[in-house]
Amino acid sequence: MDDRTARERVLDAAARLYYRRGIQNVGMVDLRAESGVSLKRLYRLFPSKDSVVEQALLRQHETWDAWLAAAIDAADTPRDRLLAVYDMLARWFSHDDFRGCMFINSFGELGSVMPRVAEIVRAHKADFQARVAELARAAGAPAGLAPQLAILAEGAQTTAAISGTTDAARQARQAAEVLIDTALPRPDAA
Amino acid sequence: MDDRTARERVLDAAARLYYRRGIQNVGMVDLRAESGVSLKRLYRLFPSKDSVVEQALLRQHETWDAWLAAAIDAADTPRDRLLAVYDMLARWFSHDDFRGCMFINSFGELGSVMPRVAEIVRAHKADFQARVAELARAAGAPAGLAPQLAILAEGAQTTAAISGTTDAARQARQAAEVLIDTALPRPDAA
DNA sequence: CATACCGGAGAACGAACGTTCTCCCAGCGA
DNA sequence: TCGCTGGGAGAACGTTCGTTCTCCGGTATG
Repeated sequence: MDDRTARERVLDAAARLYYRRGIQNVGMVDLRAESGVSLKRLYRLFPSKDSVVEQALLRQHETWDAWLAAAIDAADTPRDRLLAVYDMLARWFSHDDFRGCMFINSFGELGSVMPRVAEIVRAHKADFQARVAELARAAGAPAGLAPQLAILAEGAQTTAAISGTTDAARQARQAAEVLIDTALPRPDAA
Repeated sequence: MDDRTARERVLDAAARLYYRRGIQNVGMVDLRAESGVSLKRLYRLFPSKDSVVEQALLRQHETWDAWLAAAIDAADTPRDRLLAVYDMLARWFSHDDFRGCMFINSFGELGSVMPRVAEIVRAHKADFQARVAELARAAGAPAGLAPQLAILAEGAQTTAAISGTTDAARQARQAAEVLIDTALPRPDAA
């Protein structure tokens, strides 16, 4: 019924369910139902639930990073590439099933009890910060700007998740414009 | 051994343990051990674990709000009162047991499965935003500034939690200064 | 057509946990 | 001293869940 490999089906189902309900509220039986992969096969593919959690987070990182890269690539100027981050957030927040950042959620739920989860989340956020820093560098901004822009993006994600509105993306973008244009005055500003 | 009421001891223990390990990783037996209140008494004080979770979050909200109010009150000018938020974050982040915002963590863990938790977290964040909005209004800032400053504070909390460093407080404060001084130019600026 | 094997469904097992129950002791009044 | 009451410790109970095991049907091969 599905030409993805069983492994892919399991990891997609895991990412979807873990994101929707929280990791500890999804059992292996739920995973079986959502993926269509039998328990026996599931345990031949992964040694334990912890392993599924780990691989699902790693796969989600790839997916998210690809979204981000695509959004950035679609913009032309260095300034627009920085702002493209917030436009991507705006589109993401408007999805019906948006429930915040899976990595932030997983960190809060399991970061203190599953060191591997904490490690993966840290790496994910470090990657994001590195990407923003690269964009800022390409725009010629001083080093202090990138962490500020990353903080705005993080704050927008949690604010949007909790409030249930998409406003935070627009607000973060407007703040980012001010920070960018202060750090890096545009020659053509009116 | 302790003149707090049993109820207070339970809620303090609950807030401490839930924050440290995540709500679902703390059992009623752990709560008993940490609070010194017997299981029987515990169940006479609270009808269920869900009730303990709810009351502990509400109590934590009071505590956090009092911290914030104290930090704000210690500053003199409207501008410094806005920035006092980030100074409080800096002090908080440097605590050994800092592990992010309990409300954000709880929302990620249980927000989709315990509506009461989602509701309390939303109310907590709405209170924070209202506080910031009040400070911004007192400073004479346009309405758009307050949400931006709140987003910076949220982002600083998750960034500090995940990275394990305190840098985010300083970075958020610097960004806030730029936003404030752009929205509200100081007459006495050099 | 017979047989060996692969994989699925889901029962079984053990641990963890929320909640309740039993047993026991300390204190107190007659 | 004797019984009564209240409360603590922690055993007991039922459920959930991670993980493994059993049974069974389908398929390929001779």
